[in-house]
Amino acid sequence: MTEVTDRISRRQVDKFAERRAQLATSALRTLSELGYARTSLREIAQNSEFSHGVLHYYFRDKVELITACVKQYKAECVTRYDQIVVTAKTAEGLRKDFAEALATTCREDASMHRLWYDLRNQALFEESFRKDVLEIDQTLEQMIWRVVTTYADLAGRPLAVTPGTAYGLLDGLFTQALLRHLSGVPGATEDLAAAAHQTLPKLLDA
Amino acid sequence: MTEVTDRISRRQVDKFAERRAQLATSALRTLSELGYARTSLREIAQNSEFSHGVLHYYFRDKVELITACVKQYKAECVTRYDQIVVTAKTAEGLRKDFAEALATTCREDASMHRLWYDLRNQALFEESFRKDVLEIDQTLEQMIWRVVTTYADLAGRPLAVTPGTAYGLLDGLFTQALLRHLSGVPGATEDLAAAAHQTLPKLLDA
DNA sequence: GACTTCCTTGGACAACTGTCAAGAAAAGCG
DNA sequence: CGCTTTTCTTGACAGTTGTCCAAGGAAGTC
Repeated sequence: MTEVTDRISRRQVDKFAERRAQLATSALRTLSELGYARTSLREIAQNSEFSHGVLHYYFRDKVELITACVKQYKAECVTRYDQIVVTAKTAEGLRKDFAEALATTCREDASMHRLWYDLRNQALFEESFRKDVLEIDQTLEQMIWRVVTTYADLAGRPLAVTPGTAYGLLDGLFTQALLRHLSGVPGATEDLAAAAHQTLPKLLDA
Repeated sequence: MTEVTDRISRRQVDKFAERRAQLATSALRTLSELGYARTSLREIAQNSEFSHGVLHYYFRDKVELITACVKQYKAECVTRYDQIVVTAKTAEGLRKDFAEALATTCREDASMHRLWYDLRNQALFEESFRKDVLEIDQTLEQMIWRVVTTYADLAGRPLAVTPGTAYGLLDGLFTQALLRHLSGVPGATEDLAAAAHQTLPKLLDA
């Protein structure tokens, strides 16, 4: 009996979680297009295949929906550059691949990334976002740290910076490139690749 | 006749501009506290000594008000580190003063800076903000560039990065520190000072 | 088949938004 | 003083927002 009900309730939970994810994906699309400030629940629902009422069946309130979106986005980000790390054979190869991957991300995932920065900024004002944002930020920092440590290993030189510093520096380059790219400044992503390529060895000791 | 009317109209213009500035200052206080997404014109008016209707007497619409706020903020920022540049005698002194000034700014002007980042992010979504934001961003880049070039001069070593890269790197450190500081992470501003202190010489050629 | 539980809809709600206009109040001017 | 212009307040407007709920459909169970 318990087995059956367990199986049932688990199936229900799965379906529930599945629809939550589906709605979150839909919301992410709308959010990345309009930004946090201008996105309403009705707008999210309208861009999905459901009515606006259903959002409150799957999410307690707006904050819980947005938080779910952020968490879902996290999963997408976390492994973005791991392939590069794994396949890297030389320091120079890693440096080149990483710099170009950054530029490609900036070019092709600009909308999702401006949303990430938007939500990270909301955390500066609204305490309710802070926990999740800090968690994602730390995951990104670790992702960068994997790249940087691998680069140092391949180069056979010790690292000269902390994980936080390495992440802050590279994230700053990305932020700037994103603003310029979305503003239509020509060569913004190429400049990002060049700057990242130039910065990576500076994170190492002489 | 023309002289008199000119004087009068100029006085009127001055009074007009003065009140605009006064309202913008009030709005900046509210904006820096609530963030762009949650700030309404009524809230701004309530935190000023005027009624909400007066805002539309001095500003055509919300965008014009916010833009005026941003421009006013710019004037405050632009000369922030110039004193340090002017009084610097040695590279080491400049490096130490600048790193500590960054940390102090992060500690004491956190609210204004989160607003700046908030508005800069809005520019990623709303085209109407882009022009002014890019202008301010460039001004900040130049401010950083004055610091960095002075540092290189005093150190007697050539610079290895572009103005954009230098600004991006340092701005990234600041952004990260701001998030941590506002999230209550202990030592966030001290870490910023250390990271900036460590980063400055890396911008120079060996 | 009846019955229960789950899911979804669409409408209602109060609160809030930016905007505007009519008129009061204040200031400037003859 | 009166008169005009500038400045400000107040209330109204149409639209939007997050939230909630009654109703009915869908799906699953016996």
